[in-house]
Formats: sequence, structure tokens, C-alpha cells
Amino acid sequence: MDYLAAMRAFVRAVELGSFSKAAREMDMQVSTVSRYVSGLETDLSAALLNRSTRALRLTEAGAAFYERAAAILAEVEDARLETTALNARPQGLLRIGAPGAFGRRHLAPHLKEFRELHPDIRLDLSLTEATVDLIDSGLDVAIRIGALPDSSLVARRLAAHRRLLVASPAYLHRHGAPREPEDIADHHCLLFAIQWRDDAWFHRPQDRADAEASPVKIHGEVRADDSDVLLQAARDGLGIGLLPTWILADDLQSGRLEALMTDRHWSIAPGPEAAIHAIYPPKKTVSPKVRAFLDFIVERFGSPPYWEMAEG
Amino acid sequence: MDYLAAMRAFVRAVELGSFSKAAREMDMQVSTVSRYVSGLETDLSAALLNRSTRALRLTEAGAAFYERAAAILAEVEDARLETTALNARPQGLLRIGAPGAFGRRHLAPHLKEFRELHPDIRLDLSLTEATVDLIDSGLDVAIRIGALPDSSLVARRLAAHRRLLVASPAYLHRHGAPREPEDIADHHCLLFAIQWRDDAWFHRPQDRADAEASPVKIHGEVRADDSDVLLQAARDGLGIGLLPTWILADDLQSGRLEALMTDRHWSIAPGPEAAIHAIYPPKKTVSPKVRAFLDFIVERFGSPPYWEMAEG
DNA sequence: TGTAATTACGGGATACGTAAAGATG
DNA sequence: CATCTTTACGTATCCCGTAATTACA
Repeated sequence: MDYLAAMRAFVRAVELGSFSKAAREMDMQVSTVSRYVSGLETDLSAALLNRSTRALRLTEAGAAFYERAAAILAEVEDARLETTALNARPQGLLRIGAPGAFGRRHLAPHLKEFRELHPDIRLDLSLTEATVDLIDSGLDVAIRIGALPDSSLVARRLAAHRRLLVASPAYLHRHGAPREPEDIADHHCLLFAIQWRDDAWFHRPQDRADAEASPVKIHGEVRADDSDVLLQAARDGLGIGLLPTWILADDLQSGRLEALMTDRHWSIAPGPEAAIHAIYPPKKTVSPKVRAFLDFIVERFGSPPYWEMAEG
Repeated sequence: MDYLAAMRAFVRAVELGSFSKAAREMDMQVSTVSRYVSGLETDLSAALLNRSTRALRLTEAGAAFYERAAAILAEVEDARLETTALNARPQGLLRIGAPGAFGRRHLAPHLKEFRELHPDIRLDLSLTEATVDLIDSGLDVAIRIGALPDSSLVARRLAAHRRLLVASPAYLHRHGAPREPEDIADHHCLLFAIQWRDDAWFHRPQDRADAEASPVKIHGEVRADDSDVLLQAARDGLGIGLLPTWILADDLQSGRLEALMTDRHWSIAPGPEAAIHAIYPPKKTVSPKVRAFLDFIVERFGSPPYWEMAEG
């Protein structure tokens, strides 16, 4: 028996003083009301209502149970409404995960505006290079850069992820600029340590699909798990970096770094399918705070995002 | 969907951190738990739990709903237990209805003992000659004397209801004693006004089934709706009374009144099928207080009741 | 590979609606 | 006779259990 439905029927019957009225009001059969009340009486092994054709009268047990039941029903409704309302507006604590360099560079600058737009959303920005489990770590949404592993998580594509070979003018002056993938073998390469421990930066030539894959072994003396560290190293002329466009915009524009082999003749790992995604748990109902963040960040980044505009 | 069951499943899943554990503990299928939680999420249009294979994590909405749901479940259990307990022991207010003369004479003397036996039952003795509706008037149990109208009420037979023709020795000395029904027509009869406005006291002779019914018209100058009034009138020699044995015991024994035509040759209205009953609403579960009263009164009255013993 | 959650599906218990019966004024 | 509650009964629904699917370590 649906206990809540039974309590509802009982309470309304008491309040209206009639099974028939209660049934009409609640749009159910009189027989259902009767069964419900009987069911409660059986469950409680106590008579709740003495009923004749003309009158309903609460027993003592019935009066006690009526008070309780009415309160409980009100609380259920309250809980439903409050929980629903909690999700009707963007509000609450939004926990965002993102790689450090990306977060500092492309999320942090927008937080002020986001807060003004959604003052009821409190923010927790968790920056880490490591790919952590969204659910274990309690994140609502995370930014992932690169190829996505198959996952049950929903991914929303924010922008392409493209990497360029870069070096400082000083470095190029000293070592010369590479023209072909093979040249890289003789250069000092700045290695990113965690996510892509690729020791081969180049894939098969884009315009020669029949050619063999030609990975080029690279080597380097500087390795870090933080893109900003590698960026700084590149600026300082410590070697050639393979860095994402979203970290390079300023340095390329100011000339602190120069892009190498930009003729696109060579496909550079991790390939064009890689992108920047926002990922979040797969729910029928995405919470408004997450949706607000997604909408906001998609709009801010644009298509193409602003860091690619500088380059064009 | 059984909302209470769904809340139970959700709450246990949260507390145990796993749908599987919750399902095992609650002896239901994992699929059921999953469906229940999904059902709640649909109803609330809010995600409650972010779940991966390894972890369950409450959303904000989930955390809010969990608190509410746990409280509600506890209250439901509480209400059930309290209501059940309320009916487990004889207690509360017991409202007894009875005819005035009977109540004063045969209930009132036992109240002290009943209270000592069941100190948690408070008593409300409502004495009236009129037959009132049990449910309308809020009585738990009533004593009815005489033939019962067909009714949905349950009737427990307490004792036979027998009436005798009586008069005081003084009256008999003055007017003589009737020997045959026909003699009654010449006597002063004391009439009971409400319940049986019978102006014919005698039925067909018991041993002559073939004989015609021979009602005997009676007449009298004293009429009352209270048996004690008629009793007093009989004692005072105002006429012949047709009074129940339960009111006559003392007066017959002491000789203040004499029974007339006791040879049982004549059937006296309302006939031998009439009895004293306790009636109460027809419930599968008779409340303990009512049951306690019934048991008590049946035992006190005995079989045959004490007022008939005196006569024998 | 093993555990966990979800989903699909088929069979069966159950709850609902209709209708008749019983009660009451 | 009209209204109200209860009960009986047949059907349709929904819910459960099994099992296949997917995810994840």
C-alpha cells in the first residue's frame, strides 16, 4: 500500500468529514479511500475512524495519528518544494576543477564577472594538473584538456586544443630554427611531465597519408608538470617548447616567443581531435549552477576563443 | 511510485554509501534502489546523487533532501509506533452510554472496581433513556435493553431481559391481584413512555400456539420515561408496573413488591428474545478499553446475572 | 576479471474501477 | 429514495526479478 497516499486520503477524509467528499476532491474512487483507511487501521492495528453512513468520528488513536500524519504530509511537501526550488535557480557551491595554468589564465579573469552574474553561486576553483575523479573529489564540473578517455561523463567542447612549437628569439639565434621534424632531435626540448609523457612530438605528415608514421625522438634537460613553468623556460631560452595556443597568445604577439614550423605541414601530437572540454556527471537534469557556468564559459571563450583570435 | 519506500532506499543508500549495500540490507533488488532514486530525482527535477561505480556523492539538493527525508521517515515510524502503542493497552477516555435506571443501578456500583482494575481508562458515563446514535454521540460502547433494531453495530449479549408484573402489597390489598390477562384491563397500570409505548402487555398464551393473539388493552394514570420513577410509583401503590427484573430484585426480596402471574402461562411483551446488550462499532480491532469494559461487565453480571439470582 | 550501477524485458502480484450490497436518515 | 460506506470481482497496470549492458578498478 502506498502509505503516503493512504495518509493523504485519511487526513482529507477527516478534514472533510466524509470519504465521498475526500474521494471527489482527490479525484479517486470512494472505494480507494475506504481501502486506504482500512489499510492504515490494519497496519496500526487500531481503529482510526468510527464511521456510520452519516458521520465520521475520530477515535483517540485516530486523532493522534491524524495530527502526526498531517504534519508528515506537510513536511513531505515542504521537502519536495524546497529541494526542487534549490535546483530551480543557479545557486549554491560550484566546485570547478581545471588544470593550473589554464585555470589561472582563462578562468580566474572571469570569476568576477561570473559572480556578478550569479551572486548566489559560491565558487571553489580546484586547480590541479592531475586528472582526478570528478565524483570522488566532489567536483561539479572540470576542464579537461586533450583527448578524453571514454567515460560516462558528459563532455562539452569548449575550444580546439592546438599546440605549437615555440622558442625565444635568443634561443633561435643561438641554435637556429628547426625546419623539419628530424631537426628537433638536435634541440633542447622542454618536456611536460604528467599528462602527455610523449617523447615523440610529430606524427605522420598531414598531406602524405601514405607515408610511414615518423615519430621523432626528442630529448631535453628541463621537464615540469606545469605549463607555466615550461612557458617561463621557453621565454628564458632554455629550449623549444610544445605549448598550447591558449598559453602563448601574449608571448607570440609581443614577440617574446616565436612559433616554429607553422606551415602545418606536420601534424603535431596530440593531433587535431584533441580539444578543451568541460566535463560533468551524466544526469538528466544538469543543475542550474553547472549549466550557468557552462553557458557562461562557452560564451566567454567564443568560437574560436579569444586566445586564437590574437594569432589570426 | 511508493514515495516512502523510495525515500527509505535513498536514505539507506546515502548512509551505506552504496546502492548494492542498501539493496542487500533492505532485501530488495539493486535495480529497485536505482529506480527509486531515479524516480525521486525525476520527481524533484534535481540530481540527488552523483554516482560512479566506486563512489556515491550527494549533491547539494541531495544533501538537503536527505536531511528532510531521514527526519520524515523517523516521524512516520514514530507515528506508527505511538498510534499502535496507544491501542496496545487499555487506556484513554471510555464513553459509555446506558439507560439511566440501569446505569445508576448496575453500572455505577462497579465503576470503582473497574477504575482500580484499569487506572488508565478514564470514564464518561452518559445516561439517557433515548436511543442515541453511537457514532454521532461519540460513544465507545452503549448498553441497550430490549429488542435490537437491525444495525451494523456489534451487539454482545449480557443478560436476558425479562419483565414482571408487580404491585405493592397495599395496592393488591385494595384492588386484588389479577389472575388472567383480561383482569389487567380493570387495573391501574404504570406506563413507560419512551421506548415501548405498548398499550398491550400480553401476547398469545405460550402453551396454546393455535390460539389467537389476545392483546389486552391497558390504561393508567401514571406515565414516565424513567424506570425508577415507575418503580417508586409501584412501591407507593399507584398501580401495577411492568418492570424489568434487574430493577426489581431488592423490592421483591424485601416484599415491598409482589410479582403477579408468575406462572409463565402468559407471554409478556417484549417477549423472551429481548435481552440486555452492549453494542459497539463494528471494527476488526476493538479497542482495548472497550474490550476491557466488555470483559469486565460480562464477568460482573455473570450468567445468569446477580439480579436474577435473588429471585431464584 | 570482478564489482557496481543502469536498462531492458517478461511475468505476476496488486491496486484500481465498476458495480452491487448494506446501512441510514 | 438518496446518499454513503463497504465489499466483491475482473482487468489493467505497475512493480519486481532476472539478466544483459556499461562503467570502472
